[in-house]
Formats: sequence, C-alpha cells, structure tokens
Amino acid sequence: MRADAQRNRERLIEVAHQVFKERGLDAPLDEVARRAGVGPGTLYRHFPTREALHEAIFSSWIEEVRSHVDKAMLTEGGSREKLLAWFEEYVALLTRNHGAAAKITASLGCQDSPLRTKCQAYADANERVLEAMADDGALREGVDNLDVCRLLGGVATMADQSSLDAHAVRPMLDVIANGVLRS
Amino acid sequence: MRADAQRNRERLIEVAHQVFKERGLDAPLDEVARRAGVGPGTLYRHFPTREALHEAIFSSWIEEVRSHVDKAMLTEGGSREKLLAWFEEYVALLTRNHGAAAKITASLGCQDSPLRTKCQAYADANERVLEAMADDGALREGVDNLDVCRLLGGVATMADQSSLDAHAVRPMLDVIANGVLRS
DNA sequence: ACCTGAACACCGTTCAAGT
DNA sequence: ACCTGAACACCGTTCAAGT
Repeated sequence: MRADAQRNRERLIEVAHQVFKERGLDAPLDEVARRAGVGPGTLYRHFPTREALHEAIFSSWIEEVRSHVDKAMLTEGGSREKLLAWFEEYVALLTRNHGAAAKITASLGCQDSPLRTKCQAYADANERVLEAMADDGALREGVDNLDVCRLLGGVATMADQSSLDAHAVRPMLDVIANGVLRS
Repeated sequence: MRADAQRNRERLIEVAHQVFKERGLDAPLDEVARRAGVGPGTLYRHFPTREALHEAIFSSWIEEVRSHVDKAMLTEGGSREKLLAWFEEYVALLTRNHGAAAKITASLGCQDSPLRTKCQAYADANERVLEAMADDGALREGVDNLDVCRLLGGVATMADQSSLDAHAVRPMLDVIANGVLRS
C-alpha cells in the first residue's frame, strides 16, 4: 500500500471514531471525509460500506470484552454478584457508541455480517461466564447463551435510545439475573 | 373540514398503513403521497411529522392491547402461564410493523412523544397483569412495571431486527418470567 | 495506484401559484 | 381552505479526470 493511502486510511478511522462517538453510527459519511481532508471517493475506496467502517472502529472490541469479563469475574461475592458485574460492564461497553447495541446484537444471528467477529467475542465471553455459573451449580437448566446475549442486547438497545444511565439499567439486569440463576 | 380534505386524510392513513407494513416505519413518505395520489405538500399538511403519521396508523392500538390482555388473562393454568401468554401476545403485537417495537418502547420514558398514548396503553395493560400476579402472591418484590415494559420492548426490538419467530422468542420470555415471578 | 470533486440519485421539506 | 408540484437541501454513491 502506498504511503499516502496508508495515512489516509488511518486518518479516516481516527476521524470516524470521533464522529461516530459524537453523532452516532448513522452520522453522515460526508463529515468523516471532510474532517479527514479527503474526497468522498477516497472514503469509499477504503471502506466500501458503512458497516466496513464500523468494523474498523470496533477493532479493539475483542480485547476490551476480554478485559471486562476478566475484571467482572474477579468481583467479590457469589455467582450472582459476578454475573451482575459482567452484565453491567457489558451494557456499558455496548452503549458507548450510539446505535452500536442494536447493530452488534443484530449480527449475532447472521453469519455474513462484517461485525461477526465482534459479536462472537461477546457471545464467547458471555458463555464463559455462564459456564462458570453452571460449574457452581448456580445456573438454571435450559438457559441458552444466545438468548441471554439477545436479552442483554435488548436492554442495551433500550438504554441507548432512551439515554438510560447505569442506575436505571440495573433493575432490568436484576430481573435477567433472577431468570437465569437458581433462586 | 372540506370534503376533499377529509377524503385525502383517510386515504393517506389507509395507504400509509399498507406502505409501512410492506417497507417498515422508515419507508419513504414520497411513496405514501404518490400511491395516495396527492402531492407531497398535502401529506405534510395533514401530518407535519413522520411521527404524526405513525400515531394515526396505530390508532387502533389501545383497543388491540386491551383485547389481547383480556385474552391472555383467560389462559388456562396458573400465574406463570397467564404471564407468558401475555408476553407472547405483546411481542407479537409489537413486531407487527418493522421498527415499531423500538419507537413505541422509546416513547415510554418521554412525556411529549406523539406515541405517548400508545405506549401508555401498553404500560397500563402490563401493570394490570403484574398486579394480578401480585394478588396471587406470585410476583417477586421490587419488580417495576416500567422495567418489565422495557425488557419486553428490548426482546421485541431484537426479534424485529433479527426476524425471530415466536418459537425463538419464547425462551427469552421464559427468562423474564422466571426473573419476575417467585420461583 | 490512488485521489479529487463534479455529478447523479434519492428523499425530506417548503412555498408560491393555483383552484 | 386546500391542493399541486417545482424547488431546495442533504446525503449517499459513482466515475471520469487528474497526479
């Protein structure tokens, strides 16, 4: 790759990160190109679709999810406290960008989404936590990982579009925790 | 109101119902006007915002919610069966139009949304069901109506955008039911 | 090989001109 | 009082012309 192309690509990702954080994942791509000082054609050359750009934005996703799940598993207390700590971390992570919760959770089902690796990282992390719960004998039978991921994705999506803070989200996570754990 | 205005208004609602069912609540308004045989200005005169048109589309909402909650409360079995019957009815109702689940649930919080009466009807219906559960001593303490509404709205939104059928939705509703009822 | 920016398409919204 | 449709704005997307 030519040196100027390399620079443009990096600059686009950097600017897009900023713009998407400010105005949400549906922000005008014009603005990304303009602020990066390139023509719209250059943006499209590097990222043919909006999703391709989203994918680049979330590149640190996998490591972030891993570190958050590790942190949550070290929470003081029993299964319930660990599970809720993870749920809270996750919703916080997913609501960091406007529109991300819905898009990432939607790609849980379909194999061909560019966000596939991102949501898979989340699903894997959640499975780790659920398995730890199961090892403690704390998990109800018949609880499916994908269903829990979608429930949390739903909560995060609602929090995203109603601008709910952690305090408002917590009771919903309590209900899910109650539904997932033996009483 | 002049006779032709009356006719245009009715025709717009009828056509919009059709178009929104086919292409989702974000369908081009152009098409609504075109198919109704009126100029775009006429559409804007009757419905100044897209939300105003949505509001007209969901005019039968309140009665529908009422009839569904009545139906669900007549389900054979205990509290759990009734609750799940209601949850299923509601998600089905909310996913009837693409994009409706997210929009209606988002307006749960804000007082000034045109969809206010619609989501209020749902929240009231859900409260009726939860109170019936509480009267049977089946409800956990500290379960809040708004939280349950948002949880169900989240499930419906996920089902909407991942095209999940009732069969795929059911296990998520089971988790919520477990979380809401005493074990 | 890559970039630019004009050009086109699509759709939301307004408003002067009509009836 | 209401309708029409041209007109403008905004944004996504493409592509011929440049370097």
